[in-house]
Order: sequence, then structure tokens, then C-alpha cells
Amino acid sequence: MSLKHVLLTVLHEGPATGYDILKEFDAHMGFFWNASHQQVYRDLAQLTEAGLVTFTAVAQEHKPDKKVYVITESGRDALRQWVDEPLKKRQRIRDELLVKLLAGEVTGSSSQMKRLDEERRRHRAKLETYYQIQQEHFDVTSIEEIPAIERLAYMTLRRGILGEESWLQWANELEAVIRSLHPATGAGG
Amino acid sequence: MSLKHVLLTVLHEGPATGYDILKEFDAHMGFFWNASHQQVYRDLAQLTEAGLVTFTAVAQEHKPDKKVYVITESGRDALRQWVDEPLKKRQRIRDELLVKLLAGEVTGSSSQMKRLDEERRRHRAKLETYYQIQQEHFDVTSIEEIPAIERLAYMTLRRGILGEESWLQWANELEAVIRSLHPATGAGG
DNA sequence: TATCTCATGTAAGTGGTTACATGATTGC
DNA sequence: GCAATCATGTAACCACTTACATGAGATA
Repeated sequence: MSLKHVLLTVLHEGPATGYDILKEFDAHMGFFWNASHQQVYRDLAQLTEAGLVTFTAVAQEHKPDKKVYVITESGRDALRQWVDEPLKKRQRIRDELLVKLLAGEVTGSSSQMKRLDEERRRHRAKLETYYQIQQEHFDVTSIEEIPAIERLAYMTLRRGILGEESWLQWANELEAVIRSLHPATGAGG
Repeated sequence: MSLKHVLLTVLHEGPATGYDILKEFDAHMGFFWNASHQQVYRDLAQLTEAGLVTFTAVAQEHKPDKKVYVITESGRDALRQWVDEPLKKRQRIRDELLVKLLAGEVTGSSSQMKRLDEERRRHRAKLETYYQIQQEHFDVTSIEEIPAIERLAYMTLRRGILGEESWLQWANELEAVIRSLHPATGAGG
């Protein structure tokens, strides 16, 4: 599993430039994937070398040239083959906040509450933008009202929403625990 | 952020072998970190080279020799320094299931329900073992009953539980959506 | 007889990040 | 004048995986 498969998936739906795809990551794919521009451009170059995509350079006025990529037949084959493979068993779990909290506890450096607040603000902001997208694009009472082709896209958004809600619930529990560890931080007033 | 910091965190709490640490990943650290044995052994070697840890070889009867690692003073310094650094903004989001569902939809290969069921079974099994750990080690009505040093460890478990519960809730929504896309799969009977 | 546990490693490769670089156009 | 948008890249590095390797002792 890698970015290359995601790029093939996007290009299967239609031609796009690297820049387009990066915008998509920001706009409505960020719930399940993200990548830096360097990686996107490099992987597109590598897919081209492997013959899975091709591009046509397009000159523009008042803007730099761009490369519009299209998926090739062998690109489609590779994508289909990958889709039919089973999922990888081991999924990476890497939670930096948890490690730093534990490490902070053992080393004694404890700006834990401050760190939690920062993270919480970030997650709340994310959730807010997800709610907005939901309202703007999927303001319905049943999934039947959403066009079939968009239903899975909607579910990627739901994943983001449920994940953030769950995180924030956990953060509330964590706050109580941190207060219980450092009563001076404000547990009683 | 890398495994090295996690290793330093563990060794800060006491000496351990690479094998010990791997067991811990399996037993009660898997909620927020995991790693292959190759990576653990190699990173321990690199930490040794950097002077952040040292080891003593210990011969055993009827068992292979082992290397018991301890953190050094500069290891503790490095850990403290890292803990006080702010968290990385960009956290990786990589959901293979979602990409394959979307890609399967566009390429037309759709064993989606089967795939969902497999994943669901896996997540349910995980959640079950988490519940068991909770019952065995933290069967309390308030966190105050848990010794202070174990409270953050408990919160790592809670993270795992809430995360899996949230995933399973999403899976239920997803099942309805997949049924709505392929009515023959059994939506009506 | 086969598999699991204990305990460690090397070699080669993939996937991803960080730092550095260019350059016109548009808006405050 | 300063920052942002559009649009692309190179080079060096870090983090992690996969495949291969060893070998005794315990358990089924």
C-alpha cells in the first residue's frame, strides 16, 4: 500500500495534475489520506517511468506550464490487481501524543495539560470543518437521498467525523486523569 | 518522532531486552505503538552507537544469551529534550480499507461486503481483548481507584477501546451504504 | 514430527520527510 | 513591498518492511 495506488485511483476517475491531486487531499480526501507535494510529484514521475500513467504538458497563459496525467491501460490493470489483493494485516499505530504524555510522566516534565489543550483545539477545528462539509454537500436525512456514486465518498467523511468525535470524548476523559495527577493545575477551582 | 523515542521511554522506566520490549508491544502497548523485531533490534543498536543506551550481555542456561539495555544519562537528556518539543503538526492518515473501497467502486471489482466483514471481525476481536484487559487490570468505577502511576497507562487502553468502538459504529453505517449500492447482496432478504 | 518460545541479527528495498530551488501573477 | 496562488522539481535523509538466517529447548 502506498501513495501510488491512491494516485492511480484518483486518475482512474479522470485526468489530473499533481497540483489538482494535492488540492483534493486538502479539500475532501484528507479524511483517509494525505501527502506532501514532493511525494506526489515524485511518485507521478515514477508511475510514468513504469508506464502506468502518461502526461501531456499543457502551456498556460500567465501561469506556469502544467502536466496533465492520465492513467494507461496497464495502470488500470495494476490498480484492479491491487484492489483484489487482501488488506495488509498489520496497520501502523503511532500516537505521538500518548508517547509524549507517558514520557513526560516518567521524566517529570509536565506541560501535559497545555499539550492536551493544543491538540484538542486542533481536533475541534477539524471536526468543525467536517461538519460544514457535511452540511453543504450531504444535508440529508437518509443516505438514499445521496447519489449512489457519492455515497462512499460520504462514508469517508463520516469516518473522519466519527473518528474526531471519539478522539474528543477520549480527550475529556484524559483531562480528568491529568487533573487527578496534578491537583494544583486547577481541579478544585 | 520515531521508535527510538519510544524505546528510550520504556528504558527510562527500567532495564529491558529488545525481546522484552517486543512482548510489551504485544501485551499492553499495542494501543499506541507497534514495531517489528528487526526494527527494535536495529534501533537499539543505533541508540547504543549514539551513546544513549548501553547493554550488558547476560548468559542464560537453556536459553540464548540476551542483552539487557539501560538508558544512559545522555539518553535521559535526549528524551527530556524530545518530550519538551512541540508535537508534529502533520499526522499520517492512511486508511487502506477506504482506498480499496473507493478504488473497487471505480474499477468495478466489488467484493466490498466480504472485505468489510473481514475487517469487522478483526476489529471486534481486538475490542474484545481490550475489554478483557480492562476487566482484569482496571475493574473500577472511578479513576481515583487506579494508582496514579497507572492512570495514563489506563488512558492508552481507553484510547484503544474508544477508537475500536467508533470504528465498529462506522462499519455499521458503511454496511448500510454498501447494501444500498448492491441491493442483490441481501438488503431485501 | 511439527510448531512455538526465546533471542538475536543482516541485507535489500519501499515509503515518506525535510531542506532547498525557481518564477510569474494576483491581491492587500 | 509582502504574502499567497499556481506549478513543478532535486537531493539527502529518515523510518519502516520484507525476506532470509540461526539454534537450542519446550510442548503437542
